[in-house]
Amino acid sequence: MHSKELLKGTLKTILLRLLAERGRMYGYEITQHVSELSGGKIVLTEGALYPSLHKLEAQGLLKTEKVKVGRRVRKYYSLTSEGTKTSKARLAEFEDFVLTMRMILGLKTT
Amino acid sequence: MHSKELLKGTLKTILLRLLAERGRMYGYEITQHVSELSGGKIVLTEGALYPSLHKLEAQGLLKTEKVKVGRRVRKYYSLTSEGTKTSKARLAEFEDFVLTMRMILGLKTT
DNA sequence: TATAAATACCTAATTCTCTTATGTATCTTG
DNA sequence: CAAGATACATAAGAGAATTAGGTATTTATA
Repeated sequence: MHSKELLKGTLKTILLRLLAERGRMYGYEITQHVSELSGGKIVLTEGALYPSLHKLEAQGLLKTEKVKVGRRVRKYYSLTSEGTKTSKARLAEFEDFVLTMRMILGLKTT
Repeated sequence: MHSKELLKGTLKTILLRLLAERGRMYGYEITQHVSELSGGKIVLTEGALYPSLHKLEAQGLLKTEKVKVGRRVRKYYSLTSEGTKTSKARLAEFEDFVLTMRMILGLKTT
């Protein structure tokens, strides 16, 4: 088991960045993709994921598109132009955060 | 302003690591030191710091020592042997967390 | 072919961590 | 001597995640 504590606050950064890279994704797809990329280390829970997606949409950072697949409806999310900006900003913040943490923890910056 | 969101969950890692490096420290000293090391980017609030220190102590990871300075009493914190173990584990977790995040965010691992 | 597992969405109650707001008291400096 | 720094502490509230629950369709399997 790895620190789930450290993951707190990273969700929006992850969502914005994934959508920046992959164009459009739907909720379930995101959970699967993150699980694969992290080798099962990060498993997004739906109780965190969906409210977070909804919030980003409400903030105008994401837009949605419903696609019928058989009788089921998938909800695809993609970045708005504002979302693209925020995605970049969040990524930069993450980099800065890591550098600052390494400084405090006394680790090499390399 | 930088993402305070990302800092969530990092406090205990910071505390354990600082004490591992510096032997013993008291609360106020920790806030000052973190502020300096981070160039003011991370400012620990007392409302987070003290409860966290108390909790780590209650968990047996820290031990305390009261030192009179003039008429005031400083409370120095240092690691127990259990705390030393946990400190190392937390540091490793942080490194792992960063690697995993870089993977998900599609960043170079270098 | 029934049923379990996977796909796909969602929300509510609770928990955890931190922020904000106070409170107390001593020491130093202008 | 007052303001700011030093030094501790807790309580109320906010914010983000976990846990737990719900609905429904599709696919795999026993």
